[in-house]
Parts: sequence; structure tokens; C-alpha cells
Amino acid sequence: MQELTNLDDQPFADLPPRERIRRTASELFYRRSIHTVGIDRIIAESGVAKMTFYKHFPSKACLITDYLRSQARVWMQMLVTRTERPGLSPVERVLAIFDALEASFQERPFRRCPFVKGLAEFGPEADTPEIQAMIDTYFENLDKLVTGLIAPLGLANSEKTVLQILALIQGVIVMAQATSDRRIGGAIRDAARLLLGDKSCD
Amino acid sequence: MQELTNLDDQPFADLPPRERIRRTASELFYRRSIHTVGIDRIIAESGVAKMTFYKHFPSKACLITDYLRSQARVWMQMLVTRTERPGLSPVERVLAIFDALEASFQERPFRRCPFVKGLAEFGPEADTPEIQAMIDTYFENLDKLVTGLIAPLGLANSEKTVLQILALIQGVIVMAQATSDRRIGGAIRDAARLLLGDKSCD
DNA sequence: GTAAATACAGACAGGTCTGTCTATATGGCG
DNA sequence: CGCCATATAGACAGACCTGTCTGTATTTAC
Repeated sequence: MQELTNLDDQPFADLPPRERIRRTASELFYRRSIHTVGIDRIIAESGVAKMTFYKHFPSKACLITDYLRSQARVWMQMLVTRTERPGLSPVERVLAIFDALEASFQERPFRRCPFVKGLAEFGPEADTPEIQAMIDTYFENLDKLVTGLIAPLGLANSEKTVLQILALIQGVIVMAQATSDRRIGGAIRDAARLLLGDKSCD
Repeated sequence: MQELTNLDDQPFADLPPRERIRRTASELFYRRSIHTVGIDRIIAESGVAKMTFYKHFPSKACLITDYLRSQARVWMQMLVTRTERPGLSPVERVLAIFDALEASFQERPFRRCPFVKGLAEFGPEADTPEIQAMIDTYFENLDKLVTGLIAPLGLANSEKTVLQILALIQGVIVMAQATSDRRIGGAIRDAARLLLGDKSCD
């Protein structure tokens, strides 16, 4: 007996169900948004039975938090790897953040930071404390990472510079989708360099 | 005979129905989000009959576009007024944008730019062309406004500076909600001043 | 081989959403 | 007074959403 289900459009067909669900949801949440993607669609596209889904993720909120946790882990890990690369000067470590962003703009359709979007979909007025906590934690961790990179520079007003770099990060992420100008990444990297007091620029 | 409907919590009770709907929707869309606010709730809170609503706004999409159009008009008009104020130097005109942002952070709970949030809820994958066109138009208009303010400065690379200022604008808007540091507005204003080549700072 | 765990398929309930419909009340104007 | 546009009140249809349930098939372990 042949399998009757059409798995041609299921790119993770050989993965265990839980992983199929996670990847399918991740793709849909990222490309579209969280509210506009229903459980039924995730189930259908991941080629999984409904009961199997609910065994692994007791509710949609659980899937969302898993998605955000995963995104945060991957993204922060990538930033740490790039900024801690040996042989970089302190300024270059900060700029490595913008190199990482530039790289992510290039690959596939860029749909922005899941947490900036998450903040829009699950703002302070929503009653989803776990999701909001996860978003808050992400921004705090990003703050800590930048703070740790700025400290060695010995700037007069480190805290202000941290805020400026963070704003540039969020700004370039928004602009990367709002403008068609491909020079945005480089322009913001240059801005960061100027704010860090690096005199080697133009 | 007394009115039976409880209008105590209806702040726009003396306005015509269409305006009651617009203000109620505007408040809800801004505080929460667009997808999480249903027609029924808007109808209930604006104290209007369902048929009255659908007479003025044939669909929810029409209400959304009206909301975004209104927000864009008010916000852009405010920016124009502030940046064109007589007696300002060219650099001060650009910085006036950040003063306007700082002012909007102060008043009531700040819930971020409706268009940055709109981009999250109605991204490129959504099939809502009118709404997306409205969002695109807003970012284009903001680009034009900043371009017009940067031009008189006679900078070496105007286009790059425009991108940098735009990113700072979007960045400070995101950070205003993501951080609790009240100095964010001033810090980003200072960053803008530095990028504009104003030597009178620190 | 057999039993238990896991996954599949899909019906179903209960809720919410948008949008339509009917019937009634009200207010301005000739 | 009487007419007509407008507003109110609320039932209703149809779609969609989350989450539960039943029953069957497949895999895994012993």
C-alpha cells in the first residue's frame, strides 16, 4: 500500500513530527505574522495529525513561546559568535553586529526581527504575559550584549552610546523592510562607527 | 422615556456617529493592535448600531485605511509644522523631528508608530494591497520630508545621511517602547546632531 | 509475534469574526 | 402633521479559529 498523503510540498518530511511542526510554524510566523497563521494551517502544512500537534504543544501560546525562544537563541548565539571572533578590535566587535544584520538582509526575503513584530502583535495591552516576558527578555539580553561591547571602549558616556547603538540596530531592521535602498546596511554601519568615535572614517 | 443605553463610558457621546466610530477605532487600534480589535468591540464602545457602522465603513479594511490615512495626515502635518518653524537653522530643522518624537513619548502611554506596527501586521505576504500601499506611501513621504531637510545642509553624501536619520527615527520609536530608559530621546537627538556634522555638541 | 507507544485522519463542539437582514425609533423639514 | 433620511437594537448566516474526541494505522520494543 502506497502512502496516500501528498508530501511533495513537505520539505521536512524525514524529520520527526515535533521538528516538522516547529520549522513549519517558524517559517509561517516569520513570513506572515503570528495572528494571521492558524493552527489548522500549521498542522496541514507540516503534515501532522491534530492530536500529534496538541501532544507536543498543548496550546498555540506554547508554540509561540517556543518559536520566540528558538529565534532568540539562534540570533543571540550568532551575534555572540560574530562579536567574539578573535582578532577584532573593540570597535570592530560592535560593528560586527551590523555586519551580521547586513548578512541577514541579503539572505531570502527579509521580514524583520520577530521581536519587533512581536511587540506590535503582543503589546502591553494584550493579556499574554509569557509572550511579553519573552519579548522583554530578548530586548534586555540585546541591551546587555551591547553594553558589554561598549564598556571596553572607555567612552565618556557609555550608557548614552549603548542607547544610540541599540536604536541604530532597531532602526536599520525597520528600514531594511521599509526602503528599497540596498545601501541602508552600510550607511548605518558607518553611523555606528561615527558614534563610537572611530576617527578612521571619511 | 429615558435613554436606556449606558453612555457614561462614551467620551465622544455628543459627536456624530461617524466621528465616534473613527475615534473609538483609532484609540483601540493604537493601544492594542488592528488584528486583535474586532468590529463588534468598536461598535459596542462607540455606542453605534451595526448598520450605522457599515453605512459609513463598508468593511473593516475601509476603517483601517481611514485610520492609517488619518494618522499619517496628523503626524506628517505635525512634523511639517515643527520643522518649518521660522528662525530655525537647517540642522535645527532636522533635530525638530526628534523633539517632536520626544514630545509624543511623554504624552500618555506610548504605543509606537502605527505604520511600523502596521508593517508587522500587514507585511508583504498579506493580501491587503490598499493597506500596504498606504504604509508604503507613509514611509515614502517621511523619506521625502527628511530628504528635503537634509538637502540644504550641503553634505558630502546626502543620501547616506538621509538613510541614517530615517533609521534613527525608526530606531528611537522602537526603543521608546522596548526600554524604560527615559534618556533615549535625548540620546538619539544627540546622535542625529553628530551625524549631521554639527560640531557644537559635546 | 505481540503489546505499547506514537502518529494519522477527520469529525465535532463552542467560540469569535465579519457582514447582512429585519424591525423599530427618532429627528429635521416641508 | 407627515415624510424621509438616519440611527438603534439585535437576530442571523457563514466562515474561521482553537481545542477535544474517536478510531485506525504504523512504528518500536521485547
